[in-house]
Amino acid sequence: MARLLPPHAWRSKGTIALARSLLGKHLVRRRRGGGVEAHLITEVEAYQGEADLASHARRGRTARTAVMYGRGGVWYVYLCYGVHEMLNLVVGPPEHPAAVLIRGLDGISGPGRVTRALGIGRELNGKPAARRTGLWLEDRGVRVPRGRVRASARVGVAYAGPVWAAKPWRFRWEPPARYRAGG
DNA sequence: TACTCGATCGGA
DNA sequence: CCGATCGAGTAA
Repeated sequence: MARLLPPHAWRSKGTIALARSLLGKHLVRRRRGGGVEAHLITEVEAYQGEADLASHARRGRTARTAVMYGRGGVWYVYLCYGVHEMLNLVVGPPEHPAAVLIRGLDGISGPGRVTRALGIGRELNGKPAARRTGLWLEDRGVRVPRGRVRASARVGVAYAGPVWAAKPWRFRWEPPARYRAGG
């Protein structure tokens, strides 16, 4: 039983809760040719507000960050280090720039590897998480107990200064064998 | 227009 | 540890 999670499911307030709730959901990709594959989300990071000095929104609204100021439920994809595409889900109400970086899937560790493995690029930037865009989210009934989620500091954000770099907004979850591919 | 610096990764 | 590789953001 797979329940589609439409864009409006990501428009409530509470960036951290929304980020945590992405763990255990499935990121579903339709490939050219029509094949569909679903990947269990195992690691995310939350970025919230202009005050968060680790967030791209720290410099306010710009051409790149405009998508973060829109409604939740759309993809924010950008190029990092001139090499890797990073996939984020914009969350929250309009005018509140918040996003959740998809850092890891079952069997795929690292945000650059996630996009490479699924064939995701900036053409998806600003597009909604919906079937018609070829990249969407589903709840397939996987339960993630709070106690099984490890929170730690976000990766690669030393530039944000000690206070913001230390925020425990990276969330990891090790899926039990029964939920894993082939398990 | 001229810089600087990345929400990373793979190979020395 | 280091280089790749390029666009956003800033200063001028």
